[in-house]
Amino acid sequence: MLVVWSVQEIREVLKSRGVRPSYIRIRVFQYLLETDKHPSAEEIYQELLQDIPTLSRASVYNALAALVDAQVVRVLTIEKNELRYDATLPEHGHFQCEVCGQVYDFQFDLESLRCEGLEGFWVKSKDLYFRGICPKCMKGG
Amino acid sequence: MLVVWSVQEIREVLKSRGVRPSYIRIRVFQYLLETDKHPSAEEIYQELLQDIPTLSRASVYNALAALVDAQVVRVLTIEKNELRYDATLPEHGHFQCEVCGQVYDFQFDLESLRCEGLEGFWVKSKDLYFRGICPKCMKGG
DNA sequence: TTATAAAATTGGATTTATTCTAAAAATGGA
DNA sequence: TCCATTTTTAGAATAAATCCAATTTTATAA
Repeated sequence: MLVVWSVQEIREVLKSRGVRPSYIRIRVFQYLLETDKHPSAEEIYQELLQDIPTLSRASVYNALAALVDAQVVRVLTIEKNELRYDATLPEHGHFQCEVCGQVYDFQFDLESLRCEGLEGFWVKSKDLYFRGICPKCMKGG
Repeated sequence: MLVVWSVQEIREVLKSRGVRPSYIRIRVFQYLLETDKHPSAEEIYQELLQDIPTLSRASVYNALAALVDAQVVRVLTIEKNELRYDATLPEHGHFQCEVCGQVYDFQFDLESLRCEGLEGFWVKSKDLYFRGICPKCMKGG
């Protein structure tokens, strides 16, 4: 499911989007591409810190802001108290388990959704957040 | 569009949901029912403070938690940095304008939405968040 | 390769939404 | 009214995110 990207490919994508491919940005983007965990900034920081001992939280926040700005990473506001990040490109919905907190992807057909009351609105992005209990936690952990 | 509720009706609804109808809870619920602003806790606090000079922020948070628990108020995670609250009952989507920040309701038919990848998941709630620019701001404020 | 200007990173302080805590006040039942 | 329970209060504590000035890195040109 998850596609592995080479550093060179990542550099090219960032450059083509007008983002300078700094080391930190590459590592943050790479980590997001290789995980399906929809991590928070803190989780990304803790993960990369093991490899980059001088890393600071501000750098992670800066890198994420640049990636979101370049529209290669999407911000998820599914959590009450912190933001999560997702580099998966095709549009998809997110389900969060209220027991374990994990966020899962699911597919949906946006075209099939009929809406009323948005006449005259410019809709730039659509997020679908479901919540409930995942199969793992239904079986008791 | 917005239905006006009497204090007595609000008391009955809360009691029927197992929430003791304290003064603060009634006032918070009433305010949410009478506005279409999807306010944050701080906005509710500032609004009610004009009428209840001894009000504290913690009381607003406590009341909101009780109302959400009783499922008469819904939490919106549409904003990056703060939670917003909505007492409108029938299921609907939310659109936030990235210019003025206002949150608008819109109708949609959830039944028509085809999803894949949620087999075995217990879906308890569905939130649809759209973002973009509202007609007012498109015309230049 | 070296010099230079611009951009990115760093660490710590700051801000802000939310939660926690312990005391005071209010509530509902006997 | 009295008592036990719940709610409210004010301020302290927490935690995510931002800001800031100094340092380091990067990209480009000499």
